[in-house]
Amino acid sequence: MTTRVRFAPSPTGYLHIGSARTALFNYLYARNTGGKFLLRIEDTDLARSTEESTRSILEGLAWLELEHDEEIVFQSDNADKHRATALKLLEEGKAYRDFTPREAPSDANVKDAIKERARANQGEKNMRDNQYRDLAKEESDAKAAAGEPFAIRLKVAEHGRTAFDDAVYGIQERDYAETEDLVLLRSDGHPLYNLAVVCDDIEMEISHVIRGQDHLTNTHKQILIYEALGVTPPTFAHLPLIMAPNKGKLSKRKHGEVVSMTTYRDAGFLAAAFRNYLALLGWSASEEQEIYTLDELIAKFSLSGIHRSNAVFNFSPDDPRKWTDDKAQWMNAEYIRTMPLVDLLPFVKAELKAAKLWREEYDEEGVALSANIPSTADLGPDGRPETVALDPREVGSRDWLIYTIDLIRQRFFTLKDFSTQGRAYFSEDFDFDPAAVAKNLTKFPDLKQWLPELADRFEAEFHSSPPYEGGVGAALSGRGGSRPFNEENIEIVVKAFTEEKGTKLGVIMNGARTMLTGVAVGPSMLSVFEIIGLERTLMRLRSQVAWNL
RNA sequence: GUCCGGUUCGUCUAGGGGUUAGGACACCGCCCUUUCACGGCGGCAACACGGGUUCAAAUCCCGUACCGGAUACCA
Repeated sequence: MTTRVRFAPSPTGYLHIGSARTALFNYLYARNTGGKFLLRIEDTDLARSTEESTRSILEGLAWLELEHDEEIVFQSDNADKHRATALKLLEEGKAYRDFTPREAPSDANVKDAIKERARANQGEKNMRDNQYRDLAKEESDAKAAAGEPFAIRLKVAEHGRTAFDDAVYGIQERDYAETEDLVLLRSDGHPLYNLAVVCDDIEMEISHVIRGQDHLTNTHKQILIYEALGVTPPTFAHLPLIMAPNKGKLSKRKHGEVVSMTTYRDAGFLAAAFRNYLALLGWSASEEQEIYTLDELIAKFSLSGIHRSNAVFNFSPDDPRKWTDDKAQWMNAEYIRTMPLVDLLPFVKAELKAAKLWREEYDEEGVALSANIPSTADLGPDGRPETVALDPREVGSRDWLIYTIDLIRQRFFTLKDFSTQGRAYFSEDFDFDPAAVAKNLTKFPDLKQWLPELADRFEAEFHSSPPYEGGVGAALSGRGGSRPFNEENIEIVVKAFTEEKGTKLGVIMNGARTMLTGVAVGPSMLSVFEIIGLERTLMRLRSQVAWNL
């Protein structure tokens, strides 16, 4: 028998981080067992469901690349079947009409009202004391025929207990006395959640129900429905919940965008990284590995690896650096700097395009951007990916792009960094980080003269022909009299210049870094000079913009 | 209130009768370095509490505390 699982969100908001993890676990289990991963939109409560929300959920799933099998099922489409099922149970005497007038739904604090009511009952309430429970069939039929509104309730037996063996929480038992005669059909004829879920799960031939632990008590109710219907229930696996830092409920109202999947997409997270992070929240393969490819997750996933205790999603709203979970951020950075360049490039391309920093020259006619990357997936002797062996000197070329990305990604955390922190590599229109300017420029007023002078020196050393009189030109390497603007040569020139000025190399280098890139961090400065290229270096060193801020 | 579940470093977790209680993130220090949020090395830091079983308990049992979930004609 093949496994059939489903992810069944109710479309009352975007894809929440907890739901996303539920979807992921269902997906992993389906793929692990060679089964089907189905999607069902639980829009039974039409008043609260929105199309917008359905779209947003689908978007989130698409971003995470959790592709579902078969057609999406909309629960509202099956309302007639649900109704028929309730009527059938009524016919069979397994349910009854409850003519008690419907209570006005308390709008504001439903949750609190319910809790209050439950507390007031002091556990003394007899769940079977409904006056219509044992009403004679004729009388019930007559009242119904007379047009009296009624809800249909399941007739739960007086004595006994429901039991099931949860794949995560083990044997769960509950005395019937704890379960009320649940409503299957509202007095307006509308089917309710528990009925709808059971009917649909049966119809969809679901073999495993993997969902949040908040459904643990619903499961007992649902089992009663399965029993009344004479259908063997599926296997249940309940997941621990994902909590806010204070161990309270994680919600949009309280915590805002951090809980929405699209936030991560928009913040430049890689789906693969976020998936990896999510997989490790409440599940582990009992080993020390942290980074898993999707295939590895699929291969290693098992219900027995799911935890029973809730996990905290850690973040501090008041600290911009920790706006979301540290580990999620680390994982994303780890992916960005170590994943095969071939896989990273399409994402960088999309980011640069969106920021209007993409140049046609980066694309080669009919060749995928990644096509000519040498085996960058191979790890170097230090366990890190090898640096790409391309010629970066033609600034703005395809080779230059790939080389540059590989260099700058080492200090990036999100895809956004390519268009923000790394903006100066791709555009003349970039901002200066005030802190960098203060630390590397204004602190050394001499640089205001020195850096343009350095530009002149570069121009003389690398441009003039014959070589610059009295310069270091003769020491520069190159073939046939050419003096390429490469790391080796740049170092010679900058060192000579520094000695001349009687200052420290760091002062010149850091000043130049800020002038060239607008920021204080980045790869080796010699590489930066090289990938910025001679022309842009001259221009930026001579620019006074940073000094006038 | 009642029912159900949970509790190992700040966080995610490994371990489930004998371990110097392991790893990751975060934090701190040192190294590398012209910078750095890369990298390398190191450090700080945990078995909720009380009983019991046992030669031996973080691990098994009971209780307490705390946390969470559920308790709708919501899903």
